[in-house]
Amino acid sequence: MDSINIKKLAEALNLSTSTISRAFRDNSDINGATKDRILAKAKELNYQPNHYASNLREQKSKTIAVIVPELANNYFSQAIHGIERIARENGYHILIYVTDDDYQKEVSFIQHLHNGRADGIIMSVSGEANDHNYLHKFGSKRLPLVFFDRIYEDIDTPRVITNDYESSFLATEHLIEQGCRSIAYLVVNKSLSIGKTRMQGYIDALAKHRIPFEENLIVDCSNSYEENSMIIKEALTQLKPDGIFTSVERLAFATYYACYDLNINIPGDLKVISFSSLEIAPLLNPSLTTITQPAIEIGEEAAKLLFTVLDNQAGKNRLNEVVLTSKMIKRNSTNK
Amino acid sequence: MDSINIKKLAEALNLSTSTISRAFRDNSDINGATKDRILAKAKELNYQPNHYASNLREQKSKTIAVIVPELANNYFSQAIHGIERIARENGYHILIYVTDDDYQKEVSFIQHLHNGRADGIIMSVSGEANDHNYLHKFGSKRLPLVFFDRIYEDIDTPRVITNDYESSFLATEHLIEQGCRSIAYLVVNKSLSIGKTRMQGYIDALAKHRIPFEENLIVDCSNSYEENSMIIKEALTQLKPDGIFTSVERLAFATYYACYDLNINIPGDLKVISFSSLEIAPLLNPSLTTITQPAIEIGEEAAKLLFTVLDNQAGKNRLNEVVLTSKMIKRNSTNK
DNA sequence: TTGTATGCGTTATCAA
DNA sequence: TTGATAACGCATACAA
Repeated sequence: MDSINIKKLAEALNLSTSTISRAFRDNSDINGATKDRILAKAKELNYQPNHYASNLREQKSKTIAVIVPELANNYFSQAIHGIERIARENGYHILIYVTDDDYQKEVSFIQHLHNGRADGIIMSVSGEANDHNYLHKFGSKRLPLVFFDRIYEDIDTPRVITNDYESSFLATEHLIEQGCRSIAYLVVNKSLSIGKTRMQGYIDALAKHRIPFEENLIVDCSNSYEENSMIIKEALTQLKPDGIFTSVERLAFATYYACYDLNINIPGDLKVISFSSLEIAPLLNPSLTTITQPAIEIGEEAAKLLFTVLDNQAGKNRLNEVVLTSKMIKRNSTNK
Repeated sequence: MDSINIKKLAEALNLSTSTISRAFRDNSDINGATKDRILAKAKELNYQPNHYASNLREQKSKTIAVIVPELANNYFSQAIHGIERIARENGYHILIYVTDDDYQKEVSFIQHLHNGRADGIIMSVSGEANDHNYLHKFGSKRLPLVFFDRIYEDIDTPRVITNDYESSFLATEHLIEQGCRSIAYLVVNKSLSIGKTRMQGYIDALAKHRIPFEENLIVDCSNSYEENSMIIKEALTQLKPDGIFTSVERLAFATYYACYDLNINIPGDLKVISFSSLEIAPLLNPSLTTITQPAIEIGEEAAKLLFTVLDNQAGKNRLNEVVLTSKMIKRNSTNK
């Protein structure tokens, strides 16, 4: 236990605790010399104001919680990196929670966070989009919340998203231009808003080019690697698509593995494009054409958005939605 | 701010705050019926004990801090995932700090953490291994600390490492067996313990096979992508090695990019092996031979180690070092 | 500019 | 089994 506290420091300096306290707050009136003396002694004795006592007193924690579905994913790692940077610049710390796409964990995390541990939450929601009324039940006491990327549409809270519809449209169109006529769309959870938006871009691009939409080309995948491998292999052999558009990175990987196994040549037999923030997409075999979201920037914007809410509890005129632009980078996996 | 507190709950139930408190602690004597009544009402009113008040009172935070050099790295993402899992199982939360391999940030994080914010620290040290006596100055008040992977050898604290010496030896030997005679070793920071250990395995493997060690085949890289690209290209053109062993994942990527640019064929002209936890190493062009560390397990073990220290402040008989085994997975980048 | 006194929300001690 | 009370370390209103 850190046994040095404000009282001991006060005794050591023959000052009152209030004066010591003032030396550590920026706003208070205090003699410059005394302040220097205090800070010097504090450094010598290795004193720092106890975080929990301050928080209890001030009713805020200078901490924000970040909830993500997974960590071993370039997109979320980068986003967290962006959040961390902005948070640190603002003197905030970040708590990390991983739901593993488990809805129950998400609910549990959010509930526990309402005990003062965090001042705000930045979240990308779990893949299992069931009933999320649990967010409503906090009412006005709900912690400031910012969604990024994967959101619940019916929850009114600031959000950072990307132009998914346009991106999907362009991605699908790109496949069509490269000669694909039977394009499968791989998705993890159709009902999740992000899945729906992305799917709509796909559907509309097909329509524009007068390619009939076929329900069974929408391939619903899971969170299990083994299951996906099976599902994709079956789709490849049964449906024999000539193009695949995957809504998340790991489905592209699974597709690659499946093609290796089935001896399907990419891009000769099958062209592949995917949403992905993988920095080494150019190193894949073949290099992967991607829709790349500005992951770090998304994290940064989400953090900034949260801070504007925190700074302005009145909640007036707040910006409610930031839309960033993804970039399509054409590589060999969609070569003619 | 959450306006429901223990006092209000007590009033609502016509009980004292102590009784309420007891309902939330496992050990205390309390009538089963009252406890149920309290918990029910608490749920109804959405009451949770305030975390900061509890912490202040109990002098612990149920929080551990994790300090890593980078996040956008499969190894650290996976390790954090492991830590998070164990922490959560133990009712702990984790704070994340990223040093970006900046020594100053590392020092600053550690210092600030000694204000009660965390009960313990799990850290993989920054690449800039300068003076780290700063860890000594806390003396007996130093927070429980566990190193993983990248450690300071002169700091006496529990650690989780992998059998780096053996792995490097085997990796080098593998290159030799595949016909390499001029093997470059790419390292980020020679002086860092992990760099030295890994380098020694390389050196000894060369010696065993009577291949003269050449100082200039040790290529010291930096943390900047651009710099590394230059350094590696120069090494490839000047030294013309027929094998490259990289001590960290991103140097392997940089090598791939350099070879693409310079039209060097892997594995024809140059064989490449790397420490890496990249799950999609099989998808690279060519698939990358790796020494794969059990990243998630390392994180889990580090967390467990920290908890044994936390549970046993006496510090007796504590296990001080856990050594896990990496696995070499041969792929096409080292094919004959 | 500095000091005194109080309370933030909780839990442990002690008494009932 | 329950209640009253003090204390955790700090920051603020108010007094000096």
